[in-house]
Amino acid sequence: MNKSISDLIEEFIMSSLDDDDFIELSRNDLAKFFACVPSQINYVLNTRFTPSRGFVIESQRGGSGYIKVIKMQNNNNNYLKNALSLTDQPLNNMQANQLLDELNIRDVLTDRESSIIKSAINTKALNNPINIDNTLRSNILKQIIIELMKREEE
Amino acid sequence: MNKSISDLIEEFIMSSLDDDDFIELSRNDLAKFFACVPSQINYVLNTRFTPSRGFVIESQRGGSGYIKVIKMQNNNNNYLKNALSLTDQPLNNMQANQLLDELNIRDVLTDRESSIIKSAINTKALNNPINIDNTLRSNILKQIIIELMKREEE
DNA sequence: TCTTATGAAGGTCAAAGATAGTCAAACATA
DNA sequence: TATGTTTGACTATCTTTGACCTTCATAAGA
Repeated sequence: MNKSISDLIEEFIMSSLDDDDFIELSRNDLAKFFACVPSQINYVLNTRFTPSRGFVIESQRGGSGYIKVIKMQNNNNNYLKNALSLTDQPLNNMQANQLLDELNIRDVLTDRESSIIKSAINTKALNNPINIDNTLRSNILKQIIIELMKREEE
Repeated sequence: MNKSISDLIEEFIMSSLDDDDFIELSRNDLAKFFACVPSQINYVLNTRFTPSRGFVIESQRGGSGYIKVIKMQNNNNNYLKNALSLTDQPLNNMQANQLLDELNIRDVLTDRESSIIKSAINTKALNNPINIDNTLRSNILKQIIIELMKREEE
């Protein structure tokens, strides 16, 4: 598969996070390193290092500014709670998939379960007027998560 | 017999799949190779590489986009085949639940999986104008069943 | 010491570019 | 004529780029 620059930047940041819970980076330096414009770094952060994937971004502007990418440390049963709160907002397909990947990685969902749910909330399945699409996706996810929480209680 | 361009494209993709379970291709490149318009690739995929023939298509648009043609691993399961054909019609909540119970009884779905899917296609989740509701439910179910057929049985 | 100016970050947003998807009309063939 | 194929205009989605905006540390000046 042909990787885009954004994919490469994502991989770079991801692997920097292998050993640590956070990294600090300089937007300009990273952009220089990948020979792209600085705002592309923001694009990658906004599309790939999202709350639904378990990341938080902190940053500071001005002299000695920085960007900090932080991996959230949830203890196990908070993953569902966190996911539930994310369904209060409309989620696009990518965000929803990220959320499900995260639940899978955290062993809240099996591979099969996360794939099943991804199929259910895919753009292809929810073939509706665009403006209600993302809301519908969140609705469906919310019901699923509530069901999962119910089952965990037992 | 005189082969059409579509037949040739079909053969090309088919033989690429001889050794692998999936291939990734670029619509534009393939169209250039066969000197046809890009949308003819879609025509071939839609008419020849369908779920009922044992294939799934995944794709991504935009920069470094792709089309992935995947051979299903589990498309001979009669319960899944039957379920798939039922999704050609709109299904109300009760009909869908029956279908899922049946798949559960036949060990195609675990308890948890069938509960998850029931939550996803519940009236509460699909909070839409009633007339499109049942169609939406079938659509979602169809995508899920295709996903199940795609995957190796566990 | 306090205030202000300056330069060095990072942020936002919309346009342009790169793919793929849809659909219906035109065409071809059985 | 009915069915399957080819074409292209229009649409949708994801990525890349750049102009313009905001914030902050610190050096310069009062």
